[in-house]
Parts: sequence; structure tokens; C-alpha cells
Amino acid sequence: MDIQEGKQKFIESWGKMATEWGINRTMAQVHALLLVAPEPITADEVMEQLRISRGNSNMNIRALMDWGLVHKQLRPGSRKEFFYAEKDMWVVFRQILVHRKKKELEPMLRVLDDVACVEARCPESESFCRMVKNIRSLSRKADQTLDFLAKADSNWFSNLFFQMIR
Amino acid sequence: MDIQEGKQKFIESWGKMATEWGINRTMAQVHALLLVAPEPITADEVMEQLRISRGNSNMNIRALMDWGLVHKQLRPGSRKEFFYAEKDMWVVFRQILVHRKKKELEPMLRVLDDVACVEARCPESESFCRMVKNIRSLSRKADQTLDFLAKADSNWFSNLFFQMIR
DNA sequence: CGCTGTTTTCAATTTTTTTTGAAAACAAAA
DNA sequence: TTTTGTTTTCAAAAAAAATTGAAAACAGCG
Repeated sequence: MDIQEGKQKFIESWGKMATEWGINRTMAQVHALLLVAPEPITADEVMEQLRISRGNSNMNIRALMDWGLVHKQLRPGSRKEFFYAEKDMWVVFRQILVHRKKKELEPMLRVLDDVACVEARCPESESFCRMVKNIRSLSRKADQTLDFLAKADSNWFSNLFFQMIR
Repeated sequence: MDIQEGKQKFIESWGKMATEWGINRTMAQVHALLLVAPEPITADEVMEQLRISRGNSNMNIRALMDWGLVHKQLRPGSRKEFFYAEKDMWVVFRQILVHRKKKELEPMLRVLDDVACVEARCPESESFCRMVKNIRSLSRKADQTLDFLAKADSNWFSNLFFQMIR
């Protein structure tokens, strides 16, 4: 397989996988393109290579920077901005977890806390309360696990992994 | 807060969270409704309570059964089908992981294997290969971790958790 | 078999999300 | 200050995803 075909396939699949996980396809494709780029590239190059509009390219690069997955590089003597992706996949993975935890798990936890003050007086509300308590307990654990992961280094995961498979 | 309001909020949030994770909102709302229902309910009741069409109700219940999150109950003497959700949240969590791994992680792994045979001859393909190797290695680990989790019981998670926070 | 209550399907419609592209804003250099 | 190359914004358009609802299929019963 040649390099262009490989890149193509990779960008496509990364995009497809992303949509299945609630991330927009183009953002993931821009990410994939930057991941495999040997050098930082400009928003215009992204636009050309993925055949998307300038606005789209810009917005998605900006979103990726919000997520902490892509960084800007300024070159003295040039007005252009160059972008490059974080390439340590453990860091990428961690950033994504942290970002989504903040935006998605935490709001859910707040709702659960809110909703937990329903009193268990009839079979219906009793069942409801039990369920909310269970979910809260698991979500809190997940929350703390993610906090831990956010601080952990790539080695930690390897250690855990080693421990599991032995 | 009263029970109806609590249920309402919970169903709404569960649905919202789901869309952010690439699961359709209605499917998650049906799931939430079944989770907090004290007794098995029919597709018609789901339809009424969520104000959705019969077809939609049916399709989403079916999808939830595919995911192994909801089960059918047949009552002798009645032609109606009743449905109830798996209520052990650890089991729910595990089922979701297993299902998504199969549908999403595994296809990605196959693409990575495919694409890994690009040869590293120029700086461009060298960078590409390095990236693919890293992602493959992390994805494989994730894959095996999920396999492990799929077999683990709820206690295992608690133990891991305990180990992390100490 | 034909009747009846029920579930399932799927083409058409609606809703939501993503993308575009032209205009505005910006900032470095002349 | 004006020019020029560049980035950013956002309303409108397009694309994708979810939902409807009516019709078909199904299954138990007399």
C-alpha cells in the first residue's frame, strides 16, 4: 500500500469512528491529517487536502485547540499560522477523557444530585431512588477514576494493563 | 422535588448525555424510562409517556434489546409484550462497552492493521508509520482492557478504584 | 380459515447538525 | 494611514440523522 492511500484510509476511518462517538467527522479528519503530518501545516493546507471550506477548516482547528489536541506555531517573518497535533497518543487519549468528563459527565452528576432529593414514599419513587443512587455511585466512581487518569502518566496505564493480563 | 419532576429531569438528561456520546436521544430516553420503571411496561406505554410514535417506540426498544440492556417478558394469557431494563448499573456499563468495542473499536483496529503495511521510505511515510504504530499499540491495549472488563464482575472495578485512590 | 389485537417495517417527512462562503475583522508592513 | 495577506464569524444552505404513521406482517384464538 502506498503512503497516500494509507493516509486516506486512516483519515476516513478516524472520522468515521469519531462520528460514532459523538465528535464531528470533519474535526476528526482534521485531527487525523495533523496527526500524520510530518511538519506543522497551515489552515489553508488543511482546507485543500480535505477539500473543505476555509471557514470549516478554521473552526475545526480552533475546536481542536480548545480540546488541547492541536497547537499553534508562529514562525518569525511569516504571518501565517502553522498547526501541529499532539502526537503522544496517551496524552491525546487523556485530553479527550478530561474534556468530555468536564462537558458531559459533570453536568450529569449535577442532575443526579439534584434529582436524588426525591423522597422514597411509594413503590414508584422507591424504585426511582434506588436507581438514581446506583447510577450516582457508579458515576462518582467513574468521575474519580477519570480524575486519577487525568493525572496519571502513560506508564500507569501500562502497569494497570500488565496487572490485568497476568 | 416530586417524583414526576425527578423522572422527567432524569430522562431528559440521560437523553442529552447519550447524544453527546453518539447514541440517539430517544433510545436513551426509552432506556431511562425503563430504568426507573418499577414494573415491566409495554411498547404502548413507552409511546404514551415519551409522546413518540409507535414505530419509534418499537424500534428503540428493539435496539435496546440488541444492546442487551432491555429484556422481554411474556405474560401467560396476554398477547402483549412487556419490557424491563437491566438494573445493575455495572452490567449496563459493561454491556455498552462490549457493544461499542465490537461495532467501533474493532473495525478501527482492522483499518490500522491494514494501513500498517505502508513502508517507511520517506520522511512523510516514516512519520505516518510511527503514528500508526503508536495508535495501534494503544488501541490494542484498550481492546484487551475492554475484553478484560467484559469478563470482570462489579467487584473488580471497586477493587481497581480502591487501589487507585489509596 | 377469518377475526382481532399486536408488533414490525420503511418511505416520506421533520428535525438537527454540519458545512459553506462571503463579509468583517485583524494585524503586520509600507 | 492604507494596503495586503490572513483569520474569524455567522447566516444561509446542504447533508445527515431521527421520527412519523400508515400499511403490512404476525400470532393467538374461535
